[in-house]
Amino acid sequence: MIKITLPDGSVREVAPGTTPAEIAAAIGPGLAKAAIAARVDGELRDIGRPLEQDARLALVTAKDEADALELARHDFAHVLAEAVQALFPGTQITFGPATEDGFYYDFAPAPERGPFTEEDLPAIEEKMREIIRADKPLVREVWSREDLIARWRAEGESFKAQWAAELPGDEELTVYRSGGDWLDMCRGPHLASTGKLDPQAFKLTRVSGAYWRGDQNNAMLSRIYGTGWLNRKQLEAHLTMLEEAAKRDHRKLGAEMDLFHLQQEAHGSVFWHPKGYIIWRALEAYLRRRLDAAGYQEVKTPQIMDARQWEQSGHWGKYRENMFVIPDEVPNTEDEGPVVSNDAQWMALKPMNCPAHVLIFRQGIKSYRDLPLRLAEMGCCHRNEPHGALHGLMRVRQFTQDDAHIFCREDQLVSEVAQFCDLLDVVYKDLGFADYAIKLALRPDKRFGSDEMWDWSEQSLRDAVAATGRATPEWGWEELPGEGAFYAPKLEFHLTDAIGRTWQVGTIQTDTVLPERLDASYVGEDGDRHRPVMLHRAILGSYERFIGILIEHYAGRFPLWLAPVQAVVATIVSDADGYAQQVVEKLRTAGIRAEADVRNEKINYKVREHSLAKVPNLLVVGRREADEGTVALRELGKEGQSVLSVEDVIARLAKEALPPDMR
RNA sequence: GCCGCUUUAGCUCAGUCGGUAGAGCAUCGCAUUCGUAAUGCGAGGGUCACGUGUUCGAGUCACGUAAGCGGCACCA
Repeated sequence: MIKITLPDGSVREVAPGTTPAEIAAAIGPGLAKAAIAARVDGELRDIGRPLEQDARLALVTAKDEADALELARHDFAHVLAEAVQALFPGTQITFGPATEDGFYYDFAPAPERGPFTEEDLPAIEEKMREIIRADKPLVREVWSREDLIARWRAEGESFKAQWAAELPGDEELTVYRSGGDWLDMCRGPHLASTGKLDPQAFKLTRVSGAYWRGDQNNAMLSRIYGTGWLNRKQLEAHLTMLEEAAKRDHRKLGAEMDLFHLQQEAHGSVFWHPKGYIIWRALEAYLRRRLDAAGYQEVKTPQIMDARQWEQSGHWGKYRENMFVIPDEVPNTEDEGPVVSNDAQWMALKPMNCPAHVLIFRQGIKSYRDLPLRLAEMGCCHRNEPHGALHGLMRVRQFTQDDAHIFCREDQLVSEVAQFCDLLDVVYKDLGFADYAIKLALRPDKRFGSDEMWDWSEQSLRDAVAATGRATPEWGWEELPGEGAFYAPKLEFHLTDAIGRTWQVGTIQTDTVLPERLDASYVGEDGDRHRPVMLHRAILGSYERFIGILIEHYAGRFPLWLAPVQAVVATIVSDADGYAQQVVEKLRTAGIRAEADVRNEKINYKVREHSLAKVPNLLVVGRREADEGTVALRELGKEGQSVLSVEDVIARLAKEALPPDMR
């Protein structure tokens, strides 16, 4: 007999080979029905997998939502694979995991058929429902490697065969059999049968290409994505959330609110319209005040530098494929012949500001007393990004970083990083992001520098965050092995937006490589020359992307200090036009971005239009207000209005419109 | 860069079997002066992304190019 300890501490003695399902049945019929899987000594397992030795056992039900979702999504992926093979013979299966909101499966379609398209999805969904309703048992089997490889080869499953051959030797190879003869190699666990899934709780959402094992040198597979849940209600809630997310898409709002546009003649670069650039300017002015107060000195460096400079910094070798290069010669002005000769010298648009900041540091002799030196730049950078990577404001080819480089002594590093964390905390909270996570990206396999340097850098960053009290799980503190830059570890700051998505924006990273390459040094207390440590850091990342995130976070309803138009004065009758103009003038004098709407339209029309345009304050004036020197204030998102004197409205809006650091 | 889809008026979209393009909103004009989410009437507006081909004839079919969208890869 073996001893099974349940979560309440009670112990049951059962015969070896008893399954968790049988134990659930022994406890009660309710639990037997609700139990979908088991945790055995903490490990999630099939409910039908026999217990062979003493163990702690917890039965998993739908109430254990994270586990239940993970299982259901993984099962949906298998059902998807089975459905696709049933409908499209000759399709090879490869790999299909659960994702954050569902699942996907990568297929190698029969060559004559080609990749799947969205038109295939309804039929596949229908087949999946059929498989679910058939309630096929999912049975775990352990196979020998030889048998498994032979089976995959026999079925023409070359990807599976290759994978089975390459799995580590000590790993137990398991397959799951669905009903009769369909099987997939999988570590599991799975639900007991396909019928445990809700046929109304999934939806296939899209198709795409994906490389086998994520490597672009490998075959392109055809991936089908789905979203999967425990029940129909959850699915519908998720689909509604997706619609909400689509409504706040910055590309859509950017056009609707006339903030910016993109066009193919400058693809990857942004045309900022007056209203969009107001947001930029407000953000930039705010950040500049914060940086000034935090001891940064702002600089401006060249847009174009000679290729030799980029060679020396290492960018020419490591980063050239992402740089825009420019011939350093007078272009041929004749109609015939090439514009540039074959022996042109090259220059390049800067993809980063760091080398230029080192060049400023190197001017004159620096003493240890000059450190830390914090050089900031609203640096406009160009990167020749792959076309497929471009995405609205989020990924562009010309962007402006809120960049800075801190040159300091080794003994100043922890304090500088900690101060940066504090500054960044203030800025994020001011901008409406109370929730963010801090992560430490550790050394990658391919890297520069000694292990001692990496030990020291990683520990310094760790210590600095610990000094601020933020290296805790509540702060989302996490260490990410292998994610660091090739020259240094980095701290990453991930914002959570209003609908729960995360965005990596801020970063700070140590760098001892570039000061070395560009021979930056200072004279120490001892009279010798020393290398400064360089910290690369950004709070917003890029203005373009950060404004994109702000648009989506606020769904276009910006806090007043960032709103492009802060107030519209709308008339009811043309008799009030002159008064409206006066009110607008007073608002503008008080520094409020106000416009008059004296069009010959009904007030209903104006209210609707300015509400849709997300104007935060609508000041309605008719004959009565003009006579009394008042306005009827209607705030966006609120019902009704309040009648106030012009002076009161101005005082109120002027106070509300102050940037957070000036309140 | 790779896979799939898309591209028609400023915007959102319709356009049948290949026969020379249409709606709503927006714009402009006229009327209307109205109290909190669309006043009425009228007018103008198109190289159907671009190129090549098939055809008597192409928005429609084929091929190519570009951009956009969804992913993959990339983001040192």
